[in-house]
Amino acid sequence: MATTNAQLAALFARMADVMQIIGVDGFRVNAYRKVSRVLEDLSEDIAKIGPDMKRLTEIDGIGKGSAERIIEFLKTGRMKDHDDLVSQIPPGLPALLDISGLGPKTAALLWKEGGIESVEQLKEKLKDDSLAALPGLGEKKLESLRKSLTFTQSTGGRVRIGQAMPVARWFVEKLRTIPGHKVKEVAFAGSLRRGRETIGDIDLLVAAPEADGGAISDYFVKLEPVGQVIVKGPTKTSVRTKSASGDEAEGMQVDVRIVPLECYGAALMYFTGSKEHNVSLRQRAIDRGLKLSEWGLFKGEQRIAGRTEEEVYRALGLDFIPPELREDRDEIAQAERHTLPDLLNIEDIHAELHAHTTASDGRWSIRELAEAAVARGFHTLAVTDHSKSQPIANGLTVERLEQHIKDVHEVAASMKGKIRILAGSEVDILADGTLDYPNSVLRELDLVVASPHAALSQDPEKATKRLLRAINNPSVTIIGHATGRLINRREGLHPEMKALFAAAAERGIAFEINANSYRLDLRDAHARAALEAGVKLAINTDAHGPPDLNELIYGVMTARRAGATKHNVINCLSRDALTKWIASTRA
DNA sequence: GCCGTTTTCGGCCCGACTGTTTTCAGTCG
Ligand SMILES: Nc1nc2c(ncn2[C@H]2C[C@H](O)[C@@H](COP(=O)(O)OP(=O)(O)OP(=O)(O)O)O2)c(=O)[nH]1
Ligand SMILES: [Mg+2]
Ligand SMILES: [Mg+2]
Ligand SMILES: [Zn+2]
Repeated sequence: MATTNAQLAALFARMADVMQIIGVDGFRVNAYRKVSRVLEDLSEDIAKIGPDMKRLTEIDGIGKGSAERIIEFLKTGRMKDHDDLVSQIPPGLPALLDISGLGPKTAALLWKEGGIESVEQLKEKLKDDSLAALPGLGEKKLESLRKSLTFTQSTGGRVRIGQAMPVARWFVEKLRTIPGHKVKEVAFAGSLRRGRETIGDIDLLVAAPEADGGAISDYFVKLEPVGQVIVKGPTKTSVRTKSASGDEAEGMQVDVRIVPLECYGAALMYFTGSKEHNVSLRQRAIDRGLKLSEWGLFKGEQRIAGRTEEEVYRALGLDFIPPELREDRDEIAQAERHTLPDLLNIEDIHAELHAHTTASDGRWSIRELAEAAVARGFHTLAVTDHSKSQPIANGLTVERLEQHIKDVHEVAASMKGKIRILAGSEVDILADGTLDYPNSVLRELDLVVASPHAALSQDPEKATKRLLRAINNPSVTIIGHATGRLINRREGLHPEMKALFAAAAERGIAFEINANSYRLDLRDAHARAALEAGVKLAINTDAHGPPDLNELIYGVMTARRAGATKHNVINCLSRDALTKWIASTRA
């Protein structure tokens, strides 16, 4: 079940597509796209906001017109302007826009001049060169469309950041060590650097002498994982990776930009984005009689900044803006007023408060887990295996839990001085909001992380009640992966987050950002709303085995996207402060 | 269509690569 926000976002996006094909003014199209984007990013359920013109138009990018359309949809379940627009073109036509290199102009041409109304019909017509007769279409263009079509089916959407990051790191390493060329810097940029939960493509930036650009592109497209070359030039090359069978990250696009070191900062800003952040910065430059591009910040012909990002931001009268905040929300105004939050760093994390062992479905012993936490430099580890209603996860019965607590204490005693180990539990929040152990048992635990695992397609009202009940359980200290979503796999619950955060703030308990890249739950927008409500965050890896602690970075990036400082995150507390804080949650 | 510490009307980012273009349009980042 898609949320109202998602449905509305899809309607506005579709209207934008149709308008582009029929040739509506691009700025209007952009306005529709922006509405679609803000609806998608909104942390609050638009249905909950309701048909409230004032509140809707307070949302940046939504004006009177869009608000009216949203209200119409909320009231009637339909949107006339959308239906009218869509009826103007064949239903199969917008799908042509998913073909790489085929935009609105070509779609309109193929339809009006070529009689093509769907991807299927396009494929059929591409079997010979008859379309080359159309104005602006030649044989090379047809050939490139044929090539695009071969991967348009196989590559759908966005991949988890945890899938994209290792691929990006591999390419970065390869480019850093090109034999015989003077590569000065290599970095990943784009949504990956901004820490988004899903990644559309991998964007890589290389700093090297201008003369080396061509050779670096040559080298790049010959790398083993590179399949199709989409475009290739001396400063910009795009490829698609081979479809390694069974690999989820198959067929990813990788974009490389190559610029001289003098432009590296400006290019990194450009390539990190977001697009909307870039546009705002460029507009700001114009307002100051300057010009900003990936080649630098210019006053007339003269480059006045470009070597580093700091330099460019400073020349624009701004503090450095961390990549995770570059989404054109309010970060530019904050950078101007010097009020950007001092975001936490991964080094600020000193505790893991949600991890599993072989006692339930983990793949390592208590001791192995503890040693890994020590290696991370943590002062505290909470062992939190599953509770009894999770038989698939080998959840612990009360009897097994009693023994497990003893086992944890034993390891804890033997590792005293190296790390403090808490005997906790990840207690299932049952469908009705009760917890999977009685309170008498919960009280014996050092830490209770309560999280939902089943009944994840409950309707929003039920989900809200369920989680509220868990929040108000006096034994609970952290609500873990609150929605239970799995990225690209399962939507999870859609509770009214605002109500949950208000209750959690009242109780003084924390909401987890589960750092596992399948979960990232709370997601960035929810974590931001939690902070606004005054709720503390926990960042936990939910580690089940050795590699899992490495996903911590994704949780940290998500928290940074929410604007979190180390004072907002309980894993950043000192050992003693954490002890006190946990005690304060258990009245 | 949206928006306003110079504006309620008139702007709305800027550049690389490709193909069919004899001077630039389309698409994409
Ligand atoms: N100035 C400007 N920069 C753009 C534009 N489109 C993209 N960029 C910049 C900002 C983007 O973050 C960066 C990389 O483009 P991508 O299409 O890969 O977007 P991004 O990585 O942000 O998201 P993704 O996860 O790949 O969909 O290039 C644009 O129209 N104008
Ligand atoms: Mg990208
Ligand atoms: Mg890209
Ligand atoms: Zn867990």
